[in-house]
Amino acid sequence: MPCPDASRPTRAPTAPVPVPHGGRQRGRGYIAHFAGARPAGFLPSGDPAMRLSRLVGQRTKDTPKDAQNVSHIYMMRGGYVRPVSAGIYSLLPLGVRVTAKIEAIIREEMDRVGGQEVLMPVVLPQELWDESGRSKTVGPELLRFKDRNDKPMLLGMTHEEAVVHLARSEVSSYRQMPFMLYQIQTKYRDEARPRGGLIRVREFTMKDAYSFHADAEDLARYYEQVHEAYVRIFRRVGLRNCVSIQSDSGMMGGAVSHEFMAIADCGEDTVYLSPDGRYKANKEIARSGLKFLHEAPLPLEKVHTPGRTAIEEVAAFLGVEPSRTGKAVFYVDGDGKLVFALIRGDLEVNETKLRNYLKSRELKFADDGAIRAAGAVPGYASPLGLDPAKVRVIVDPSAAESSNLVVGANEPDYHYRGFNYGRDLTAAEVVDIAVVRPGDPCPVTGLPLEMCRGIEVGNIFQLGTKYSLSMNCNYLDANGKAHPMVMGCYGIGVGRTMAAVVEQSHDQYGPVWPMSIAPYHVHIIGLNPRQPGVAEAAEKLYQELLAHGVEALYDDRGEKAGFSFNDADLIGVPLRVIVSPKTLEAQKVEFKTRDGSRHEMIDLAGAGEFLVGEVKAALAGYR
RNA sequence: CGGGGCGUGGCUCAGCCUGGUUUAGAGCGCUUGGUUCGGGACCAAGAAGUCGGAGGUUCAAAUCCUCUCGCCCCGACCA
Repeated sequence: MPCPDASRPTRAPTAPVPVPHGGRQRGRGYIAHFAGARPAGFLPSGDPAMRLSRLVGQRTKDTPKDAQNVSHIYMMRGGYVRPVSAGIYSLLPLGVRVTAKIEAIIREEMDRVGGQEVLMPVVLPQELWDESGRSKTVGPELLRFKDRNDKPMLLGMTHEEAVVHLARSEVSSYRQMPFMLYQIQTKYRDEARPRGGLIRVREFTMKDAYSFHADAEDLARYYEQVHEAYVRIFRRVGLRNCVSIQSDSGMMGGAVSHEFMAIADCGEDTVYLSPDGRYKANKEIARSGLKFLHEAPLPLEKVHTPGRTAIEEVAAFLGVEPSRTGKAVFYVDGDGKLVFALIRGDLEVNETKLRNYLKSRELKFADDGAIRAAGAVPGYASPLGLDPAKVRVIVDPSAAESSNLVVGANEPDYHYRGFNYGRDLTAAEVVDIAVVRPGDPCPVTGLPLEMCRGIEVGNIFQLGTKYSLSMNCNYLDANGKAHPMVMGCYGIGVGRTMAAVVEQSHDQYGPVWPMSIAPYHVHIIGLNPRQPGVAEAAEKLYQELLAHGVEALYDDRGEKAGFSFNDADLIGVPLRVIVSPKTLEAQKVEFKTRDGSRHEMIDLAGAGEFLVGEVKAALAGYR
């Protein structure tokens, strides 16, 4: 078809056939481009593809200064997202297409394990959170406000209360159990510090699911099914390196929980992995299989250590390794009570472990005044001679099971040699509170643990009856007796998942999308479209792909080759076709994969069919 | 919340230390015309900024001072 206006070859040469609204996919419909006059008040839709000349969302050559990590840089530069405020982003058309595909995969897998999609409000009355008690326990990350009638409201950061509100009024019989409800909804958390681009934001889209069971056994069974669904989801969205690890269930309550971690350097979490994959744990709860030195106990002996307070100084002064000493660390818990922690000198206290053991929300280093008040001497504090009424003593196994340690003497400038737990101190709680170090032996396999960083893209919890008890969410059993429903909850961060995929799949030019969530399947570039035949051939291929349901992005701008190629790299569509005078001369088009694995000339005549086949084959790999 | 950094056209930045040759610049992007045309071309002409905001010092403030707001990074917190 001839170009209608030869002086403006970069305009799309043909108008699409307007298609009325209808047949919209669940969730979101796309509005197609316009390349010509359209009837007033009429938005054509139904075209799954796009001409690049019409696409809103400019690529940029410069890296925005606020972008630090790879995913953030490419999502900004590629025209996927734009910042609005700290930790708050708009999604541009490309970003919407990617997240919509991630959501579609999540829906399929949630439906597959019997989930029923619902949609709960973002704005919730505070009274619901008063019922569960969380309006008191959750801090300022919960955004609260009042409506015009002065009624306290809040923005949902998670929806346990809302879903329980739903469940307790809709379901009352054991015959209706179990069931699972899920939604894909905006969440708001007023983070103290949003960071990492799309990794930690204040407003985000999350799939959150809640299952309800008659008993814990049923929950445990179902939990395994959801775990499998999660493994499928993260494989299907194209995360190559995503592990499920044991995690700290923290303040969510409940016993069993897993986090799904996309391994990436910019991740906020530290993960320990056994090389054979048999042990995987978050740093917050990771254990090590360290062996401790047992010897014949030596007598307790006071030694002069003038001015030596730090472990390194004491050890050097006495000519022993730091691992032959005991380190004293004082904390103050949330109730202001003093806690004394004793750990082997070369190890650190894991405050999350300690906090969990103490069931204390807060834990701070004690200042010298508080230490003295308990009868201890800062710098020379000792497990010996502490007043049990004033301080709670926690001993890590590394200190409890090691023989003949050097510890403080509770007297300025003096330490003890030959401290042995069980002989010199008995009345203490022995609990693992140690930070694991990379290379420490795995508690399961004994192999050296590897440490890496992970992005938490999903988590699953066996919640139990925490919310059903407090919010009175019961069912009647066969005998007409009421029981609290036993709950599980399951989250996935959609935007985080998109960012994590980019972190794991990119090169120096831009993202390399997996076919399953790529914004488009095929990127067609018409080079020198003013030359005879090029625009026509590219347009024909474009229409042919559309007719076969392939989502094609058509670069019809007639930009210089390098410019177009760089844009294509930055967008990251997995398959690329180049139509140019050169290729047409040989009745060919050029085919290239974004990952660089393939690059070949294919016949123009069969190009459409070829590409349809390639897309189908690639998609099949993500089913 | 503690520490650090940064706010100058849509984007990246220079100018600030040492106030006045600055009617506030450059590159990218954008508009118009022309030449180019396979890895971010070139020429010419243009549009676009109350220099984050308020107050102060001064004959004179993007520049110095005070306050304030916003954004980014490290930490704390959170998941």
